[in-house]
Amino acid sequence: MALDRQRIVDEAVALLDAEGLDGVTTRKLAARLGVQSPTLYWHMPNKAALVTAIADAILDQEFGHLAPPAADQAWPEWLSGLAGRLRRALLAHPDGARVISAAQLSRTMAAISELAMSTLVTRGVPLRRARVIVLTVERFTVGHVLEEQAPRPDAKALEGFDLPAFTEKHPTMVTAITEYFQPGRTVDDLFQECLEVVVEGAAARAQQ
Amino acid sequence: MALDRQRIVDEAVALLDAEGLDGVTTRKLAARLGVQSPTLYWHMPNKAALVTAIADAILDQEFGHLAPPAADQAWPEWLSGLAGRLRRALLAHPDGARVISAAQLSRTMAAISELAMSTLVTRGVPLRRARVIVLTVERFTVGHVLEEQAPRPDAKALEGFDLPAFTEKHPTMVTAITEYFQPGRTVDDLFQECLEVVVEGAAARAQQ
DNA sequence: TCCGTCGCTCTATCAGTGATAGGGAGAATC
DNA sequence: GATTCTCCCTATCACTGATAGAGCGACGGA
Repeated sequence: MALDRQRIVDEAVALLDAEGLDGVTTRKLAARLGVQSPTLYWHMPNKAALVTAIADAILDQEFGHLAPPAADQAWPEWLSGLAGRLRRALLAHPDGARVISAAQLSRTMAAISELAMSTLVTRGVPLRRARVIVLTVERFTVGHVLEEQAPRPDAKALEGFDLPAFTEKHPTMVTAITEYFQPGRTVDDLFQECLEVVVEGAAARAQQ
Repeated sequence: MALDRQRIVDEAVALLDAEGLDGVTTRKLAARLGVQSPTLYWHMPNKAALVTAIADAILDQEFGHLAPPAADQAWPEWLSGLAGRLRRALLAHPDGARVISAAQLSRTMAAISELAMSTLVTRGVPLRRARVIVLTVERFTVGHVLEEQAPRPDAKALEGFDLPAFTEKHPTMVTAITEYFQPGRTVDDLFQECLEVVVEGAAARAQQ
């Protein structure tokens, strides 16, 4: 099969899924494609461009169909759904949030921003406000998923970690965390509650 | 001068300032310290631990003095100030946000979270809500600064970028950006406006 | 039909990276 | 005085992104 940009990106996403972002090296990717690594540089200027392409591929999987809200749907609700889809897109691959934040000029991300801002403007939100709101939601979402996907501290980082002492110094945090994850409650709920905070603020300040 | 952990971290921060996170390599750091690179591994388990130490150092510079709000200060205002200080801490060094998000188990970050959550609880916010609010503010702030510090796309990423076509496909975005940065308005204002969205939502949902 | 160009892949190689093994000098301890 | 412990060294490993430059086959023009 001929090697082209599309095949490279597809295989890069598969490699990302298998080994995470740090596992995506030009050599491993080339091996999967049955090719030597310098060959990739004929199709890609450098690795940063590859990462950006991966980012776009990841977003496209979730946002291939990108549409404004139905006429009867309020924009805060729609925007909340959009953020949820963004999160889902990032969580669908290991290090998805790192990939997005390392990407330079993702076309799909730009398309999402454009749609979101123009939708808000259509619904009567002033342009400046619309931009502030969309940026806030996007950056919160990426920041949140980045934390969700942060690797568990390795053994060496944990040596010298004293849980009882930590609990004593951070009683509120520890209590809050243990309280939060009761049976039936998931990380999705945490995101949703945080997102509601942002969107509520967005709705409240939409007209200023 | 004897080599100890403190000197290593101080020099690592200086190296970060000079060359950014990608410039912080064990060899360059060792050279600055007048030592060979394997020596560092006697003082540090691995590079991840070094990055975490850098993160703590960065935060400590801004949050050495960490205090609850004055009795007459409303918590949303105080929390907003805290987020502003967090942003300032991250912006004070190149790739500050990347450093923080790469850090595993930052002590100072934990201290900030603990203080913020307990402060909200003291002011009558239910524990669960307090955690949601603090996480939201923190993650938004890191996500925001991450974007602020993202490197300008390099020449190779820009080749093939067609500004007129981009403007045509993303009229709202382009208009909003150009409108936003009028004389006298800075990136600080953008952050502040975004932050107000988050904090407004936090205040609104504090009692639920 | 020959020939040159062009598209794509190759080998060889570079400088640099985090990390480990194991040696050795000097100080501290017994 | 012998031994242990601290701390730093040299040598080396496997691996990374990237470039130079050769080669091979297909395709277009003569």
